[in-house]
Amino acid sequence: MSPTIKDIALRAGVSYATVSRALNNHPEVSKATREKVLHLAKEMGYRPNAIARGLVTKETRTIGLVLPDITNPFFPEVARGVEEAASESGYSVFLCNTDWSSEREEEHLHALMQKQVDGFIVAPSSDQLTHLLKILDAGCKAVFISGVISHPNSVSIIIDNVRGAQMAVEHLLKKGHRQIGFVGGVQDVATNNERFLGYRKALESWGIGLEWDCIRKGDFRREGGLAVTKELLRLEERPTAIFAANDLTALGVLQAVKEEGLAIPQDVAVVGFDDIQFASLPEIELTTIAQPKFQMGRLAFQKLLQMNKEDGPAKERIILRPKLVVRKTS
Amino acid sequence: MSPTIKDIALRAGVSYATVSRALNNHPEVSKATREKVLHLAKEMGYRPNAIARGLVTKETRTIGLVLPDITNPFFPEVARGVEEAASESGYSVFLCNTDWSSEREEEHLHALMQKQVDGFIVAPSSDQLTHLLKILDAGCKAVFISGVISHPNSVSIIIDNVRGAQMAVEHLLKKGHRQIGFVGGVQDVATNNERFLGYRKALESWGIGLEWDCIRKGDFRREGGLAVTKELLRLEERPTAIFAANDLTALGVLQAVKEEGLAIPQDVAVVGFDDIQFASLPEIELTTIAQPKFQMGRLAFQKLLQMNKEDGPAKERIILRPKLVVRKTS
DNA sequence: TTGTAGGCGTTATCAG
DNA sequence: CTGATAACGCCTACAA
Repeated sequence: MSPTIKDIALRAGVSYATVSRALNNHPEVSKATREKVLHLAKEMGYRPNAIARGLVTKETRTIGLVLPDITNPFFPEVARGVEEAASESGYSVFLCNTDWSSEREEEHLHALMQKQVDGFIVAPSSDQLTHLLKILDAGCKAVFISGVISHPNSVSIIIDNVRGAQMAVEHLLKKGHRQIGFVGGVQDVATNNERFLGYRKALESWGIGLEWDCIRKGDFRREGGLAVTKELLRLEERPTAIFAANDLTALGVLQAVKEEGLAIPQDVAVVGFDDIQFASLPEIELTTIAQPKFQMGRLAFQKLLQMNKEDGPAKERIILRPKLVVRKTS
Repeated sequence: MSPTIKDIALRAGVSYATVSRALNNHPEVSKATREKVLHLAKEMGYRPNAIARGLVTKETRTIGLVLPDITNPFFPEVARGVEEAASESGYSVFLCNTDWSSEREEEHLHALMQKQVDGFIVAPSSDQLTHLLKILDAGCKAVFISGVISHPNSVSIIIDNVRGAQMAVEHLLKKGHRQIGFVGGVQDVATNNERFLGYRKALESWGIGLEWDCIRKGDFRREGGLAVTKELLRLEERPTAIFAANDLTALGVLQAVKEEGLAIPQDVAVVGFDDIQFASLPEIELTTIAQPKFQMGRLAFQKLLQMNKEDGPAKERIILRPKLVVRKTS
């Protein structure tokens, strides 16, 4: 379809090598021929075949972004960040959804390896990390967003989930709440575990015992938050405040509270985690813990690139500071 | 890193060709050697190099998804659909954001062509279609989501925007509104133009003249809707209802109305377009026009695949039916 | 400054 | 059923 180097060489009356050199701006090529070649290339509509190039250079300028669910508003923002940074550097990014399944995660990783991506950015879908370690051992580079893996071929970019959750719950404690529920996300996911830990620590440091009745697991989606909260609210001693493992869940919580005819924040206060775009809607005004999603995406790509260039192990672990955003639900 | 066919051939004591055949399940290869090869391949951890394969087969099992902004909740759902369908068929998808810029769209298309994608799914960022036609003429296959292009190498999947907008506005008319404002999206985008056309038609068919003062353009985002609506509401004869070109814009409209101290829907009714996930939140309950986003994504991929297989031109144009979802803002 | 030739890892076309 | 061998389009020593 598009002409090849061979075609150009023929028309220009020079060798393959010369054309290739001219095209790649090598210094050892005379002005005259370079211009002739470049001109001809444009005229003939030459488009280098990145596949062929990749085969020889072993660099595809392609990375894989694998995350649980692009439909969760947290992820589009980080995706945006990595995509933007990537395309600025001439990289393209494969998008893969795992639907929180570690099997699908592994399948995607596998497929991407075959496609010879230059690296991975992954938001782990579970605590099942063996397959991730395997690809790192195989020499692949990766940066992990939320989810720590210690391996010289990887860097982790995480928000301090424990600290964030602690801030959230302490905020509620300071408001006078003593009966605070926890509506979690998908089980066995680091994000969820850490946020639970923060919740726990906050309560403990205030000398308040855990009430297991008040602790439930959802699915990181609205539906889960809704269903689980209904149960919580029908307890004998219902919580006066709820900390949700993420904003989507918190939206479900809000809905449940309203559907039970209770007022927010008077009857029950709620705080979420993530600060997704919609948390700030005047109709919602969700109190939450913010993390710099877009920047995390950009940073992730930069780190990946950096690992590939100077292949000394980059700083292994970057911990971002969470920020409490107080709005109207608490 | 990973062994190659050559390596396996050496260890198995057979030729490249035989190994390749065994690996690809060709019939002409004896049970014995097939098993030997397969076993060895597994043992040695063989991973086919898709890049090399692509070079010879001219099929990368890779497609490009280029859309304006993954951060707009309309798009993650369609992205999800295409990604899911794609991975079921062993395809990977490149994600590209154009930020509504036709130049960036062109750049991305260019880059993806070099990467030899098997096809494109694009949600056009403007009415600037020449570069799209160019790639089609160059032999690329593409399916367009919202945005019609007539070309044998493409199929368009669109919702009937005109009809949808008409439904929205007629709904408002039936509710008794006569002063209906339009808050648009990015200019020169088919989606926006068509929705405006529907607005116009509805009014005309009810014998109501257009008031240009009531017609404003936004940016398909909340911010735009907010700013523009503030102006609208300060008009001498402010509209009693507003049709927004998409839901994100509608959210901005809602906010503006509230900030001006007016009640919804009593003082001003509003209806949007898209039915994004958040339109159904109890706090929002936005009346809107729904489109089957996820299914559009899946369908888009299926059509693309189909065009590639049987390369007779597929049905060129698929028009989906919009659906009015009445909630509490009208 | 330019040309020759070999190789990147696969698949595919021939003969045997 | 199996083996050479030639592509695919590009890059890069090495030699001239």
